[in-house]
Amino acid sequence: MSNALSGKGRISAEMAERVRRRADEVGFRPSQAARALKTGRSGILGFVMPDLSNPLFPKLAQSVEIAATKAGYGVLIADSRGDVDEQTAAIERLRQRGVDGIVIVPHRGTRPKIQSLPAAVIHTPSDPLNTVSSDHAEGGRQAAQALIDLGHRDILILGGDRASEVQRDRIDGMVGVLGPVARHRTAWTTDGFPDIADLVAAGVTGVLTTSDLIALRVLGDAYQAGIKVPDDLSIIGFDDMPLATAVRPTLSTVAQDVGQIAEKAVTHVHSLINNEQSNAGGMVVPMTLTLRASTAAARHHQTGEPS
Amino acid sequence: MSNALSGKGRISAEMAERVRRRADEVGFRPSQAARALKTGRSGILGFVMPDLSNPLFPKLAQSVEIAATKAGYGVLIADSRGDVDEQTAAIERLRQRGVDGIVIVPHRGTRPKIQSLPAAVIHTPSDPLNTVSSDHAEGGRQAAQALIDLGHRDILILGGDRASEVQRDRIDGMVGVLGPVARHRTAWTTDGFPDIADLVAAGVTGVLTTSDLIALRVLGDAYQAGIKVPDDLSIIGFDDMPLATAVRPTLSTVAQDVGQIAEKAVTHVHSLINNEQSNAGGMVVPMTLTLRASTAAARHHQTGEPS
DNA sequence: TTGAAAGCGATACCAT
DNA sequence: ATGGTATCGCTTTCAA
Repeated sequence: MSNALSGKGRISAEMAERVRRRADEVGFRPSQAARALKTGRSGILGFVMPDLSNPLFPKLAQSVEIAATKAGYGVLIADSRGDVDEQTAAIERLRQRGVDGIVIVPHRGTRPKIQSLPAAVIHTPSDPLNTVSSDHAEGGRQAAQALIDLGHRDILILGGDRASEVQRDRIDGMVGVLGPVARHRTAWTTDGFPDIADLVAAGVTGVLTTSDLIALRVLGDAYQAGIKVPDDLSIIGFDDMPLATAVRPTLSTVAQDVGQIAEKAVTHVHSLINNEQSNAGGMVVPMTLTLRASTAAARHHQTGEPS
Repeated sequence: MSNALSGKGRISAEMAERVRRRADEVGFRPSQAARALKTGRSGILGFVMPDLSNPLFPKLAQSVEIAATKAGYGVLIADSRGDVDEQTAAIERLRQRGVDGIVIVPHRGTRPKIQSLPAAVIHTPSDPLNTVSSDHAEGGRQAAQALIDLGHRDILILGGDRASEVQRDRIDGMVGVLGPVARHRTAWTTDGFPDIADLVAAGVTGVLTTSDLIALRVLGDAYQAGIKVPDDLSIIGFDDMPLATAVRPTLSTVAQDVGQIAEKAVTHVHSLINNEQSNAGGMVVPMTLTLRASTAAARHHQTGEPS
């Protein structure tokens, strides 16, 4: 039988070679469909995410695809377009298509029902369902500590969406560091953008955002108000989106190691599929702060007490 | 005979209903694998693109997924990561996985071998293999005409990659409009970024780029050189990336109708799969110019002759 | 070690 | 209109 050419089974080297050559001659293409039917494995993983057009996800999707390909899987994408019902529907569609497992980035504030499908959840350590994710709180701490080290003592924290657990964790990390040593306030862009000029006039010298897109907006507002970055105001973003190095000044940012996250997620699902021990219960991947031109030492360095 | 519930075949309404109810009871899930084996159709489309992390593609991938889902297909992604060999390999992997057809955005300067697989090529009208795409030259014309209408007569065209046919077509469109009526020069960022301050000093009042990312960079350079946008310099980008509305001033840009492109591409592949007449031989989708805050009337409006 | 044959679960055709 | 059954192409088990 020609399947012995697939490596396993007991077969003579000679026979194997003969079969292999003949297969090449005829241009033999094993049918995935038939294999899937017989083995009950499609060799396909689903990747569910809230919104591919959000600049955060493409790199992750790309990494998942790379990791999956390396592990011998194909990747079926399912974009839930920010809609929770669509997320449920997407998972169901993937199941119907017979995926062997899924990698999912849950819609903010959501606990998707996976129902006995091997799955890896990429979210945030504070989510009990989390399989693997960046240490968002630690990332927030790094960003905050960087501003502290540069002498900033009056800082604006700017989040994009209160409902996002990832963003809340980042901000919790920031607040944890700033709390004892610096004045700080938190605002959410869903409540409207705060007036940067006013804040700077009131003494703010640093802005921590939960996204490069928000940081870019702050940069622009500062520019229009005649505030110099980084001289008068330091800004740090998150996720190292492509725009971070395209904008002037280049943006300091805290990046996720999406490659590692994707790798671990795929490995985990793969283990689940094969009923192996999943050594992975809430793996945490460190984030990396990259200081670029949008941050500098605070102009009026306060060496004294926190206010 | 449960398949008669799938709609076709001759069956009594009563029987159909009975089967349907029983199917629900048992929680019947048709096996895609078995169906695929029998019908020779996987119900899956492949989507091959050069680089998902390029901000241009996510929206397109998203649109393709939406269009495919609507047409009853799943989408298997294959990112060729800017590598031509990887592109070939990716297509081959998709074929092995038994996709019914593919939608492909070819790597710049490449004519991928599809080999008897139903396919839609999304590229540019100047590519003879093109199935559907934006009218990039017309987009370039729109951008150029907008600056002309605003009184600009000395314009810098800034491309990102000479090897990209899409970018060349956009620039050809720009040059076609500017040629007779304005002074203009073309530069490529692969040769290094031109010094915006020098150019403005030399009389340039407008910059046309082939990408929002490049436009963002120009905006930043101008800012650092103390050049006011749009007062001293107008800038227009391409593709309406998320950053376009996040930056200040917001970026004027020429957008693709990715939804329509994806829709047509999927429809075309679907027709090919069913051996229907493909009415689509080089469909062209118009682009849309959106004027935002990065463009304004030229300060020194030259009403005279082109130079 | 090799050959033969039984199924995986749908679909479609053919008798009834 | 309905029930029965051969078949898609591969994997796996069993016999030789």
